[in-house]
Amino acid sequence: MRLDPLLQDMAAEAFATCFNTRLDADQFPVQKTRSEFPGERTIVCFPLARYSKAAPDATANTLGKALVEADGIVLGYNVLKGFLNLELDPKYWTDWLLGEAADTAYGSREVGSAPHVMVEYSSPNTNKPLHLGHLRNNFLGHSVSRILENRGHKVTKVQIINDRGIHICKSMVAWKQFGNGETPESSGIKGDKLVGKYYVAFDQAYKQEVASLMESGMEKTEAESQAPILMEAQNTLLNWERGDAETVALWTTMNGWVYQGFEDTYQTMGVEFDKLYYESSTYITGRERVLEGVDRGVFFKRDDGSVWVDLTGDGLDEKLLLRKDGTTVYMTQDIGTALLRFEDFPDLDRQVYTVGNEQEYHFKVLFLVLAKLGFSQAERCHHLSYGMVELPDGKMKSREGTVVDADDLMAAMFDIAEDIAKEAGKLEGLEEAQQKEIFQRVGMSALKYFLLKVDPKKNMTFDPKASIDFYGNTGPFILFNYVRGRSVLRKMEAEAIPLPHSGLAAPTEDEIDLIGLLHDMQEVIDEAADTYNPSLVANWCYDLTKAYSSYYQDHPILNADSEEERNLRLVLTERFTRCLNRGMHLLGIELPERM
RNA sequence: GCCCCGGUAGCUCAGUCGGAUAGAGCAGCGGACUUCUAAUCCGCAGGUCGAAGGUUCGAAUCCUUCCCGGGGUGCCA
Repeated sequence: MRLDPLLQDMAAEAFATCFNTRLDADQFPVQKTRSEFPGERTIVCFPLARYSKAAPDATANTLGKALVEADGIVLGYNVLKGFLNLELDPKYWTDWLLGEAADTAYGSREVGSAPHVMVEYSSPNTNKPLHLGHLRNNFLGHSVSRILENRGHKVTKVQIINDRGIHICKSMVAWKQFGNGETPESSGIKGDKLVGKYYVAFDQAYKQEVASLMESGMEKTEAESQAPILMEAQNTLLNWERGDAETVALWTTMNGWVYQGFEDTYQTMGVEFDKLYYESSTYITGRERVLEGVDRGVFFKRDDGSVWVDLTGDGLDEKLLLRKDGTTVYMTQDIGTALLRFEDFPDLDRQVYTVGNEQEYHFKVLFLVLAKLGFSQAERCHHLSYGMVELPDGKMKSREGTVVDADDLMAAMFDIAEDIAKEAGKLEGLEEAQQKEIFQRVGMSALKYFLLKVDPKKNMTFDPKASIDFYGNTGPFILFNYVRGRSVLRKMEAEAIPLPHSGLAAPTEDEIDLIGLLHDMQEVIDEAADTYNPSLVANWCYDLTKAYSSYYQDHPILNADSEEERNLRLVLTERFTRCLNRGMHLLGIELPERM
């Protein structure tokens, strides 16, 4: 039994004996004791006073005495006002270290012991390279996937590729007009960057055409719709929808360039997908299912032919599902995609969508629609909503060239890691490939931790000038202390010292703090799974690391004064590195052995 | 207009299912490397928790109103 429920049970028992009143165990508020008082757990006795019919501090004293006499894990107590601080038997902590914490599976559950969940993330448009906002999305989605998997869920990671529509046609038209057959191979430009370049080229040409049309006397709105290059793009879209061979061929080619470019970026980011869905195929399913829904009376058709869903009974509005010309909207496509996924994976219990918070309304509607179509999974579906990554002076704007490119940023992080490592000079003697691997892990840890430590729902600020730090509350700080711990354990093995299984010294106050943090891991990662919130894991990793760092600084481990102390410190170090490894893995961060 | 989210130290963020004197990092100042990795540690300084009311033994946390910022709001995605 975990500590807090155990103490609650003991308290309920003792309270019944002392005051002749039996309360439920969860009526005893247990919290961590503030560090300035002796003890590890505190029972807040103010709310108990009305049942004990005694003052809070008197109640606390009576209860504390009874808990000590109960001959359990409580050795002593102290009372301040209504706060009953319990001083636990140090043996409780060493037993825990050698018990639950010794299990290498501590903190995880068997995969498949919880239902199958699908997590969608990334899902970028195919007209622009990935930027900082996508990094937050990908890291979040990937981390949540791992957190759910750790919780025992079977997890399928997917993304929807928005490969259809006017945006890719614009790039196609511009490439045909200005590209001279340029390819990623011929130019050495990454595929997504190349297509993005023509998307920009389209926009520039379009603006010029609009301007010259207006100079020759045309109204602005007319010029904007009559510009030849835009009409060409619209024509391309029509050709694509008709299945015109040449258009489809170019579309396939250019989308292929983009995907290859994205794939390279995903590889660097360390994220992956189990299955891809393509909007170009799911929107048709969506239209079919919406029309079926009309037949079943779930949706209704207006006189003009448009199809709607009535959500006024759910406190929302009426929402358009098909335009009057029969074409699909975003919602139609998402309905189709969702239904396809439930068909592809009949055991799927829910879907989690990692999408920015500007689409909260959209997902509220989507889940209601799925419920109306008879999918009971809908009530467990979750929109993993996250805030924007903003620059100090506001949003990233592609027109103003303030977009922070994902590839550039990652490369910059690797460079910084390399500079710092070379200055420290601790990697000399390692092969170049090994060094490079370390630079990448350290740089990536800085970036991932920076983006994941903030509560997903909050907007966050990224200052390109201040850059991302490698000191203080950062990924590299956590890695550094992991490396220090591992270094000790390597030396332990080199000296043929076995990892102790008994004979631990009684832990001191700072050691109990450290054990307490290790003990917290279970609750933290459970809550992170329940709330789809990696920032809880990130902050726990930091708290744990900070405690270890401070401890490491002034406690010799292998050269401890006594064998019992050395045993305890070695076990602590082993548990620290292993638990930290689990936490960081859940964030998608890989730990180096040296740095 | 209505709905959702945020507002905590100069800056970036924790803490928010009510509990003790609100915590970290960065930036500033002062210390600590003959030792298992100093990308570290220790100390100092820094706060009307957006504002005002209310509930409570107790409010950054719950309720009401207001202010500021962001987002959304039937044929963009």
